[in-house]
Amino acid sequence: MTRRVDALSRERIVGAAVEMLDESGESGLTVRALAARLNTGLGAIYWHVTNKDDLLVAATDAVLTGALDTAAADPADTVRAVALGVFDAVDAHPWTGTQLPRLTSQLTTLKIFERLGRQVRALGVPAAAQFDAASALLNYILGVAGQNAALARSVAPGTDRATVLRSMSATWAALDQDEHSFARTVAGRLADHDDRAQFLAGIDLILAGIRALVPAPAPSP
Amino acid sequence: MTRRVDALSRERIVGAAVEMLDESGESGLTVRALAARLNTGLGAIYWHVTNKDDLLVAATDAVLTGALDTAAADPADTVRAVALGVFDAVDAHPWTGTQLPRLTSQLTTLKIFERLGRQVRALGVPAAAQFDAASALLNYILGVAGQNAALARSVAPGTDRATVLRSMSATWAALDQDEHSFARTVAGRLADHDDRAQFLAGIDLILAGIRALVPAPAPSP
DNA sequence: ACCTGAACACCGTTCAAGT
DNA sequence: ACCTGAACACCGTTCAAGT
Repeated sequence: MTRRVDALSRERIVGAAVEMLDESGESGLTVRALAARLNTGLGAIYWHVTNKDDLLVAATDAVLTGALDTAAADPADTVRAVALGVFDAVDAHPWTGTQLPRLTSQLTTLKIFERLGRQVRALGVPAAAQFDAASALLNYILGVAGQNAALARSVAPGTDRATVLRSMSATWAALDQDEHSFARTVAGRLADHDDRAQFLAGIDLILAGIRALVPAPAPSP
Repeated sequence: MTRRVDALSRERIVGAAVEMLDESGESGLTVRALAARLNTGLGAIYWHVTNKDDLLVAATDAVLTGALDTAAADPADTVRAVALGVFDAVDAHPWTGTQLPRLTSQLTTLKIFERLGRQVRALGVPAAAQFDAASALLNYILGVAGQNAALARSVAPGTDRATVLRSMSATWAALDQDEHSFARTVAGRLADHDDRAQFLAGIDLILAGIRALVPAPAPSP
């Protein structure tokens, strides 16, 4: 029997696309380069995939869907777990930070929104406020994702974040004192702050605001 | 004297770019089309502008910087005013929602961050927590900007949002009940919800969380 | 059914040459 | 100093033709 080691398929194409995106970012993924890596022609790709956008959506979904099946006992902790799942996935695959907000990736985003919304409901937020609360969490998470993607794209793939932050911190520290008094004050903290912890701090800020929406339980007798 | 009505300049180029972006989105702006609109050659553009990215950054900054000089008496209200300024600017020029998170637009983002940070400081947040609080506000604002940009890009420029929301609402309502119970519940609200109000609700959620960070003042005697 | 690769209709950017 | 426009090195996508 012949081993079709290299049988082409949608999965193999998407997998190779993810690898190329990880290695060289969004600009590194061209259909031609993808075909070359898979040892085929251009048309072969287009047989399995509608177009480049379809490919990007599939790649984003592949990376993020796996990141979502975390859970915790507490609804608040589950929110944190889901948020961190997205954060870590975007951290490992920075190009997803740009893809996620795109409407074509809406199905992936909807999965995140659904998980967040259920926790908001479980926290006891009144029905009328659930939509706003879940949206706030989602938008914050997507915002951080976008910023991290930008940060990662600004440096050669593989550069450690400490280097980037150090240089950014130096820039901020040199800013005009009058016009940028806050940025200058914060510059010192920027160099050695923990992105992940700061991300969680933001989640906790929103969760605190959400908790304030929950009506107080009847006082115990 | 000759009226040099059409003297080329960086400002005129950036202005024309903003118009083209407004009319036909990011994909509608090509250097060739821009040259044609300004009745010049390709090279003329590149004499005044480093490259296309430079142009996009300048266009984004032009649109957003004006949106930031709002103020209010209360720090919390100023946060709301700045946030709404960004929201409305992105609403009027959806392509900025995608540009803003890019690192090349960092200077524009820094202006927003600075304004937010000052209010956080004015609110009495302890120094150690100011960075996290200002970042949370910024990331939320950028997240909403990105989502609104995606929404706007999904329809022909000029389509009113109600139409988009109605179709999205219909999609959500048709989702599988088990897998998407939250999205389905919320679908009804989606059709007629006010984006701007929801955006502000998110800001208020974060502000509520931030207020909880402020140490209580000494009790009045 | 699946794949090939030439061809099409674009891009951003450069640069010798003009005024 | 400022502008022209041909040329370069790419793109994504299509499609007749092959197996």
